[in-house]
Amino acid sequence: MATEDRRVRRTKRLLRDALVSLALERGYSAVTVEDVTERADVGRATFYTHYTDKDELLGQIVADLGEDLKERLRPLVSDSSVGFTGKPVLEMFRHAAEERDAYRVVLRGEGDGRALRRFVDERTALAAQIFSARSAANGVTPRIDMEVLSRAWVGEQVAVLQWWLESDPPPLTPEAVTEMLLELSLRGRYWASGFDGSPSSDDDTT
Amino acid sequence: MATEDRRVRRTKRLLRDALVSLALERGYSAVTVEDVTERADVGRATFYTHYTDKDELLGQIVADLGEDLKERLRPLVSDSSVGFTGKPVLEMFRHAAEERDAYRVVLRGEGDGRALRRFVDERTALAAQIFSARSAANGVTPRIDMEVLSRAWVGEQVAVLQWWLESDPPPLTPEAVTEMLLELSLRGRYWASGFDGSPSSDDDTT
DNA sequence: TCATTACTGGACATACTGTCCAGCATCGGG
DNA sequence: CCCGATGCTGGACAGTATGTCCAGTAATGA
Repeated sequence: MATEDRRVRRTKRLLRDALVSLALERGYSAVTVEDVTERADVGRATFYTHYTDKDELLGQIVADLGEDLKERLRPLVSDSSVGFTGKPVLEMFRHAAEERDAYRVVLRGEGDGRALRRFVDERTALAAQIFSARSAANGVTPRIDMEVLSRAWVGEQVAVLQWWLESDPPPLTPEAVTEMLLELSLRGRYWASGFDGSPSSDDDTT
Repeated sequence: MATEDRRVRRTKRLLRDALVSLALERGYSAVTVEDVTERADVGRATFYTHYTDKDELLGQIVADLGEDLKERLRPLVSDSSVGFTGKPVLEMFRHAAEERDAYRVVLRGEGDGRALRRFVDERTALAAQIFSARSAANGVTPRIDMEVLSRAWVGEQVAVLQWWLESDPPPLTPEAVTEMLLELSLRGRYWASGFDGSPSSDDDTT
């Protein structure tokens, strides 16, 4: 499946790494194709035999990241259909830690946010799927619009992931962040803030 | 304070509107300075007497949006220091509805996400400030890292706002989304999913 | 009214893009 | 190990965008 020719694999890998490191240094839009090929130490013409665009290369990067993550998540997803385990989230944080630079490029929204949007949409689809399965399995009806629920949950994860990836040194272990995130999202901000009971009604929205 | 000369005000307004509409149509990076000046019906040279860059213009747009929002929020923030009212969030959604196109450009992450990052950081700073004030006022200690708490809360808002702004027709009133968001974040996903009690311990993260 | 300031079109050098090609190097199947 | 296939190369190309400059014209507001 993966490209046969050793030369191709090598070239693609070099181009990827070059784009990622340059985008982190100067910002994606300030990076030219020539910059990339120069750092990768390949001819400029070579770039165009593999990709039509800087954008296509970035697209490949997210695609691969998504593919990779999906693979890791596959065995965990079925478990999640019943209880609220944090396993998929934990796995995402671990994956991000391993592919830190690529994740940072994507999560910063380089490429006018297209890559990030794609990543988020994939997470959202998965979350929605899990939530639906869980509602069905447990015979409960969500009190809140499913779309809002999934978007919010993924938004939370991604926001914290962004912060986590940009903090140096890493402030928390993957296990620790995941746990916070899960507790927070399950029990709510009221609980997380240190209160004991449930929010009283005059605290509600107006 | 705002620029004196009528011509300047007019030109800047035209350039802004042109950039926003073009960015929505073609994507920010595909828009050239000449496209902008053409749509705005101003000479290309004029652009450079006001801005050095496309990026500077986009920067101005977020800056103004942030300024505007801050202004509207000022009277509400003090109220929020005690209870968990959703007023600031509601106001943000209203503001976004009024400035829909500009918000869409920013929230899509055009400009390699710089504008969005700026917007998010401003929201996060405000959230952190409110949370701290509230903890102090109520004499409670947060159970979760303040940084995680703020990032997550803002991430939630922004993710839902993005979805809300791109949905056509608008699926919910500002009041309705705000309420969902607030309930969800206060009481947690467990509650939102339709369960009654609190999450049991075997549902916890591993 | 009039001094100031903004807008204008056109021209400029510079830089990046994407395409093409002909020659050389490397590959992997037989 | 050979050799046909494929990838890599530098160099050249036209096309387009950038940012700067200028000298002439028009609008502004005091």
